[in-house]
Parts: sequence; structure tokens; C-alpha cells
Amino acid sequence: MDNDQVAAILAEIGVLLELKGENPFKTRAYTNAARTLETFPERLETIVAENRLGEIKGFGQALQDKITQLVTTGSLPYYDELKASLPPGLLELLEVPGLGPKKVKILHDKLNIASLSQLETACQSGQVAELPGFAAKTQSKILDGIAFRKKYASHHLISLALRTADPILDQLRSHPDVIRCATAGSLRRHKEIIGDIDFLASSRNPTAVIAFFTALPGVILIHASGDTKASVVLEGGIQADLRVVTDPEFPFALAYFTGSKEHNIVMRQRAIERGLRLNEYGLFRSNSETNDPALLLPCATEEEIYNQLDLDFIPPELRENQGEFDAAAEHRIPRLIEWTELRGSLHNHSQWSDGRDSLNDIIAAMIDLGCDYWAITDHSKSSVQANGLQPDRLQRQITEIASRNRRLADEGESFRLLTGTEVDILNEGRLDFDNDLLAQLDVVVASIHQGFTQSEPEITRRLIRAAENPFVHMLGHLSGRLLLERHPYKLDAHAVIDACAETGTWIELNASPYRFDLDWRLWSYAKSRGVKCVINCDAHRLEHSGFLRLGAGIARKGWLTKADVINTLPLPQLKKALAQKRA
DNA sequence: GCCGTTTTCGGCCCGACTGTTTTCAGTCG
Repeated sequence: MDNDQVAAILAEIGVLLELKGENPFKTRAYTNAARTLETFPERLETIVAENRLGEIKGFGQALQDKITQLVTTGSLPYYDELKASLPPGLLELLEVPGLGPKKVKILHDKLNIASLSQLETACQSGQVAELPGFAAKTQSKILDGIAFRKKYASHHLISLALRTADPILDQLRSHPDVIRCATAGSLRRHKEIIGDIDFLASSRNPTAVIAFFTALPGVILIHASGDTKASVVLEGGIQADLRVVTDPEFPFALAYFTGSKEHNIVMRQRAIERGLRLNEYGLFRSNSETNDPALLLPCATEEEIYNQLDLDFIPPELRENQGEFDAAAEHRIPRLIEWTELRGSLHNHSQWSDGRDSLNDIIAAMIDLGCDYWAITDHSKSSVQANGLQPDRLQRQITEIASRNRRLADEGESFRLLTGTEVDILNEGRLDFDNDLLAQLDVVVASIHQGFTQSEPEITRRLIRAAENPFVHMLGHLSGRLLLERHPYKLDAHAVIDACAETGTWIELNASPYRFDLDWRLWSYAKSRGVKCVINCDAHRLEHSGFLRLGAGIARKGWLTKADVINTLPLPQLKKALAQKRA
């Protein structure tokens, strides 16, 4: 079993223990261990073989034994027994808003409810309202929650969340009672999938701001509305929370509500170690219970809060408790890449295959955007569904791009189109074009578009063979996932990264918000192996050039700097880098 | 289940809101 599989099982054990009513700190130990493994840079197989599990913080004897069993035997009787002791439907009950482990346990113990449909029936017949701790209001809230769940997704792509949040942010900022306003939470941390949108505002009149927010035209449902906090559902089904604080409290609240939860826990612990108390209202001297203003250490910005805790500023994208505290304490937080440092994209499509736009339109738009170059990497012949190019059409496209570039040169324009292909990786790792043809192209991206159901060793081998081809510059969308739609195919990403390191092959960070592939959690491993990143739009229409910005956000989450990303290079240096593998 | 120079037990982040309660438990973030 690999890291992800073990992490998934530990996370499920955490939830199952919660449902059993176990000690919450025990359940947290499993949840924390799962989280650690999700982003752990080394392969568990290696760690177990070298008997180093105990060196990982939070991995005590019990967890070490269980993980070792999972990695070496592929199964864990403790988990199987735990799972068998509870009906599988209980897990989905937890997804109903307002239902936590305690209430689910009561529903199961008293009414033998073990699925969403059973819960719906019991609510409709009024049985749920009779239970201790439940009443009419809870019952109808559960019914609303089940109906809502049928109608809307609970998770959303960051691109949709940004489109939803930006206009609301503008409206809040224009309200006369709002002093400062920002988004926080997973949106500010630039997670690829967003559960809800968190807004934070400072004001002397929170009631007015809350009233304004809950009355916005996009609000279709109000979950909760108090003096300083409101929770609503917006059109499209995204939940949005607003918290209103005083202006001096704003930086503390911004840090607090940006999270992540795991990051905040460490922040609080650091405060306690220094005889301080940190919460969303401030950083206070002494451990007294009250938020006494006389004991406040005023901080005008988030950076000052970090400094008070002997840390350098930690950019929101890194606040996942994934090593940022050690780095910040030792002044090792890198200067993360900015999207404006990107000079172009090396994986894009045109109307020659399944893109929408002509070469001329692409040239005009990308010059307008300020790019130095833009590679046209249309699909290869086997991608019939995407109108992939036969070799003769690709030859014609090479000629046409050359003539466009001559015209650009004549006009004194420095922008250039680059020729290229997104060549299919076929079975056994053969490529869809001959090396003779690939050798004529500026940029070769190799990607898998078929044979998704092959075994992990087969797919891993295909990708490694593609990396070994001297004409392949980079591997495209490595895992093949489509966020919220399609799981990645099975592959050993660490082994492929190792092969890229050995062959000098780059890995794409596909910046389409449906992909963000390679996942940000794997970039620190890739970086540690010296593998370079290319942030590509995989543009199929002009507006997809906006993905550069989103992709840079994901690269920042992966701790990448300008030097780690190939397409920050100006054209002459890029051409040298492209020639390097072939030489 | 984890952790530890106040160490093998007794802690483990903390506050807002809701609903069901006659003072608080559960959920959420």
C-alpha cells in the first residue's frame, strides 16, 4: 500500500472512532496521522523498511504498528473489524449540516438509522423530533440539509469560488460601515477545492454589515445570523460565512480565519509557550481567560503577529502545517513565485485540434497579455476525439507557425509562437509520433489520454518510458485526474518523479482548475529531486490564459520559487533549456 | 492515541451560534 492509500484508511478510522464515541483526542491522532501522510515527501515503503516511522511526529507505537501492517501486508484487521462494526451509511449521515458524531450515534442507537434515505423517512414521519436533544427545528433542518445535498455539491473548484466571491467582496467593500474586508479560509490559502467562502470585515457597526450581507441578492438561504457572524448559501449552492470584527482585531481575525486549522493550533501553542494567548481578537499577555485590552500586544498586520511569535511572515498558501513553522523560525521561507513572473505557457491548443482559436487570434491575445512566447501543442493522431493531428498536418502547422514568426520579426515584435505537440503516451510507453518528427518541434509534452484502467505498474512504466525519450521535454497532467469528476489513474508518482530527475525531464503543473496536476502536495518531493516545474494553461480558448494566475497559486502552495519554474525564463534562455535534454 | 527537562499521567486550541435547554451540549470552523 502506498502513502495515499494508508492515509485514506487512517482518516476513515478517525471518523469511525468518532462515530463510536471514542475519546476525541484518540480520533484526532488518526486524523492528524492521515494528514501528515497525505503530504509526506518520502515513500512509506522505504520508511517502514528502514524502521524510521517512529521519527515522524505524532506517530506513536500504536500507529507505527498499524501502518507497518498496512504497508507490508496490505490489510489491517483492526480497521476491518471497526468498519464491520458500523453500518456503512453512517459516514454519509455526517455530511448532513448540523449532524455530528454525537447526533448520528443517537439516531443510530435509538432509531436504528443507518442511511440518508432512512433518516429522511424518519424525519418525515416525525420520529426524529421525539429523540432526546432533537426537536421540530432540528428535524426540519435535517430535511433541508438532505434536500440541499441532493441539489448542490458540497465542494467547488477554486475558479468558481473566486468568481462568486469577488463581486461580493466588492459590494462589502463599498458598504459605508465596512473599514477593511478580505476573503479568508481555504480560498485565501488557494486550495484547489473549496468547501465554503469565508469573508472577514472590520466595522464599528457589525449589525448593519451582517444585515447587508444576508440581504445581498445572491443569497438564497440564511443558515445562521448573529451579532458578529452570519452563514448563508449563495446561488450555485456555495456556502459563505461572514465574520465582522473591530478594526484593531482585523489582522488577528484574518490570521485566525485564514487557517488552516492545523496551522492555527501550532500558532496558539507557540503563543502559550511564550506566556501569551492568541485568538481571533488578539495576542494577549498572560494566560487569563479574558481578552483584556490592557494586555493586548497590538499588531497592525499579520506579519507583526508572526514576528511576535518569533516567526517570519508565512504566506497564506503555506499555512497547512507542512513544515512552514520550522522554515519561518529559521528564516527559510522562500520567496514564492509570482504569476507575473511567468512569460508564457508551453502546453496549449488551437483550432487545429480541439482548441477554439486560430493562430492569429492566439498571437494577438498573448501579445496583449504581455507574454514572450506561447507554445502550440495540439493533440497527436491517436487522440481522435480531440481531432489530433496526423504527421502531415503537424508538418503544415510547423510551416505556418514559422511564417507567423517571420512576420512578427519583420514587425519588430519580440513575441514568438513555439511549435510543439501534446503527444499521446500509448500502451507500453510508446509515443504517438516518431522521434524524427518530435525532433523538429520546439516543445514536446507527453501525456496519457487512454488506457486509464491499467494497473499501477503498467501506467508507471508507461510514464517512465516517456520520460526516458530524449525528445520529450515534459510530462503533462501526470495523474489524469479531473477534480470533482474523475479520479487519477493509478500510478506511483514518486517513481515517475525519480525517473524525471534522472532523465532531466520536467513535470507540468497543469493550471486548468479542473486539473492542477501535478498536485501541490508532491512538488516539494519533486523539488527535492531537482525536477523543474512548467506551469501550463493547457489552454483551449483565449480566456484560459487566465489559468496562469491560478497555476502560480498552486505552485506557491508547493513552495516553488521563480527558479523552480521553467517558463519564467526569457525566450533565449528557454530555448537553451529546451535544447539541453536533446544534447 | 500522542506527548514529555513541571515526563509514565493528565493534559490535548478555542469561540460563536443554535437549539434544546431551564444552564448547556453539540456542531462548526
